[in-house]
Amino acid sequence: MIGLIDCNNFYASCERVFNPKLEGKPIGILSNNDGCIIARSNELKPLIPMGMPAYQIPSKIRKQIILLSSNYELYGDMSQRVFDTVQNHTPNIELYSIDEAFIRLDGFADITAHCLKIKNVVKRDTGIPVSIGIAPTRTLAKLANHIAKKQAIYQNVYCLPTDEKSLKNILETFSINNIWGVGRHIANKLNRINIHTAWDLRQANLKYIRNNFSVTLERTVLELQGINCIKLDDLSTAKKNIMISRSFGRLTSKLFDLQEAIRLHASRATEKLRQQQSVASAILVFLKTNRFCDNSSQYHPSIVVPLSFPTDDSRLIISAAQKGLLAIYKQDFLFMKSGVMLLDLKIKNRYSQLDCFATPLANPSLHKNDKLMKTIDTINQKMGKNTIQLGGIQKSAPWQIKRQLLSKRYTTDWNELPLVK
DNA sequence: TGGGAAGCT
DNA sequence: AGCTTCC
Repeated sequence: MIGLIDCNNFYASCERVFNPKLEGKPIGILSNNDGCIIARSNELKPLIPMGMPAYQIPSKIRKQIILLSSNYELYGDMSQRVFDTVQNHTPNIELYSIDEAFIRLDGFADITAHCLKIKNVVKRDTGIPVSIGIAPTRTLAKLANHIAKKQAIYQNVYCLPTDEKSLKNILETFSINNIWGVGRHIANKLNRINIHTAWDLRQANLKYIRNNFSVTLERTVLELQGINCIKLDDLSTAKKNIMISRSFGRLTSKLFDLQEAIRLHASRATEKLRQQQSVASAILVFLKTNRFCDNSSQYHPSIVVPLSFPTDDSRLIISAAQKGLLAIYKQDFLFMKSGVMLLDLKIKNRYSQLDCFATPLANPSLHKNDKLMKTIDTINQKMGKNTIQLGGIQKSAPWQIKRQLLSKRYTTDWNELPLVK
């Protein structure tokens, strides 16, 4: 059996661990730039829909609720604590997202009892409430988790029945909108051919689904039937591309602002590249104007700049990015967002083995570059982001993201530890 | 008026 | 390259 463990209202719960006054209150977490609602406590859910832009919140409601900027340093660290704790009780764990993981539950006599114990230990040791859904496949475990969360009698741990009749009763009341892998568009299309519930979809004709939808949805149907066919990448599998992009806290048309932003994005992307021990063959640079502004002219350029050989050297990648920026920049637009994407990533060592034109016994200057990059990474890891930067000095710029409602980094910064009085 | 990644067509 | 999905 497979369990899906999911943290309840994760971001809101993290904030509550260190600020108990938030307990029982309607709280919401905002996206970057304090833009829109990306997480809600249970108390907020009836008041505000997911994804609502902050400026659209009626002022009457705004007064009764607490909004916070997203604090990813805190959430990332809490996530690690939660899943370290889980791992102590079920070693076989697949991390899926910042607040979810699948666990293998074979070999436990009473699976539900074991999961109740995990739930309690995680709450005791980290302060985070979790729900666990149990079923034969990942898709069904997600479904079971949904029930565990929604129906109070299960106390957040629910094991899906396996006998056909009970299963039918459950799936017949479960809307396809809540099935993992079925989004809004697919759900509408399915409704049109009279498939409304998880049971309907489970009975659907596989060939028909594959021909009229996709192999992905076909897999979902199989998983609903109890046949495992969705595998997850484990954490060690390298990404195929790496993107960094941010909206500006304030629109800008200045080349200098864009150069600084692109430099930081390219730096950060290349750090991630080195972390997964890959090299990039090309970099894409893009700009966007404000797409919500009807009366200003729109311009969404992008360009791919090939690198003369696959590399993970920040200096080469930053300068290629700047070259790309100059090629697409036009001064008479107000830009809203910029970003870079590293493309066609390859495993670093494999590349050097295959490169028959490389100087034998490694070019000493290449080796020196590696050491330089490693040194920069180590210092930045120890002393904090951007302690060493390449070719930039701006500490804070007007275009940087807005985070006016940020809580402290209680667990990752010596200067922001919680005080006990 | 978010950001990052993947797979399919 | 564009669309859809996930969180």
